[in-house]
Amino acid sequence: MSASAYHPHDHQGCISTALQQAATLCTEQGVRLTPIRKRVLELVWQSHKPMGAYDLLPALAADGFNSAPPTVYRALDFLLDLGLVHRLASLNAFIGCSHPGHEHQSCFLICKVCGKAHEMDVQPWFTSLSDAAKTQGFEVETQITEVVGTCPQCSKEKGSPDES
Amino acid sequence: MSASAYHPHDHQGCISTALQQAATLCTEQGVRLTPIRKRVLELVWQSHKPMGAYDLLPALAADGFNSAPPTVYRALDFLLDLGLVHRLASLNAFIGCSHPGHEHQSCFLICKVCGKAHEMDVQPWFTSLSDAAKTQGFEVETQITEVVGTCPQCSKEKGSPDES
DNA sequence: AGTAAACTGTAATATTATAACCTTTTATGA
DNA sequence: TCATAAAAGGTTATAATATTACAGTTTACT
Repeated sequence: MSASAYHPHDHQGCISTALQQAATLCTEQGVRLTPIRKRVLELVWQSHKPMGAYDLLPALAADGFNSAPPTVYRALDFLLDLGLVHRLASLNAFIGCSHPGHEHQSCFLICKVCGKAHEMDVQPWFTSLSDAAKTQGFEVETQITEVVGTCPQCSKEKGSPDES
Repeated sequence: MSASAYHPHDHQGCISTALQQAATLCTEQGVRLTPIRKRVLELVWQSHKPMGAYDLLPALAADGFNSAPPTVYRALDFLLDLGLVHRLASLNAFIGCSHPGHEHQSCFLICKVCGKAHEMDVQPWFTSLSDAAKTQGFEVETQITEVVGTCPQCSKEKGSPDES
């Protein structure tokens, strides 16, 4: 069970877990989770809102790391390759993957009010969509699904009785 | 029945149809399909590959139109609002909508080999995905689905016996 | 014709991402 | 242990995509 972005939870715990999973995965794969990469992963995880690459630069600079676009893009590319983060194409932004370590297609629910994004597991949908594409002769490799709407929290606040 | 991007067809006909549908739609909506907007729509339609905004500028310039980014982005925004074109977030590119005039969520099959994109109707899929999101309390407004893979044509060519 | 709204022109700039080249660090084996 | 190749990081510049701001023009409507 992963924590939902919509409800209060020990997010520090999420981050620790993510970092540990990342370390394990890197060891398995024989690749290096260098300080920059680790810090970028941590920064991405710290926010429930997808982070732009350039949002990460000041934080890296504050930590005394080099802070230029290639630095953060290299780290992000590394993390993307390992499936530790996802890139949201509609936002040009990045977010931690909540269940790394196994192949999956991601689907994100993006709240247009608060900006938070929540990863939803929709493997069956993807399978059926792939099947539909295949009947047209199209071989699916990867799928991008990003859904924009209003998250439960923001729906409540918007529709609450104390407004008007 | 719309023509498939994958098979030879009278694409001039597609373009004419699209322009006529656009004209009708604009009349209905009481908005203006100005020469620039019309030309941008035509240019977008001329390619089965999604076109970047900056790809359109030279063609506009050649036609004697003003050619600066805001010109083409304004036209594209207008066409997007009316649903006459779609924007592919994963490519930062635009493509003509093959069935404008009614609300729909788009799903594009994007061939990584030839770059062509084909709009697929997947309304039932979207409905069930929306329902799934709703069970988590998330109200869906719009959905973006972009699928990357290999189109029928390119699959054939790749797998053809004369290679090797 | 007068007027407001819509549209377009233009210059500047913001945002996102990559290229190219060089230096440093790390892993590996002679 | 030291040579060396591969990987990672530093640095500068620039490419690619998109928007802001403001001025001028055209259009629609009285």
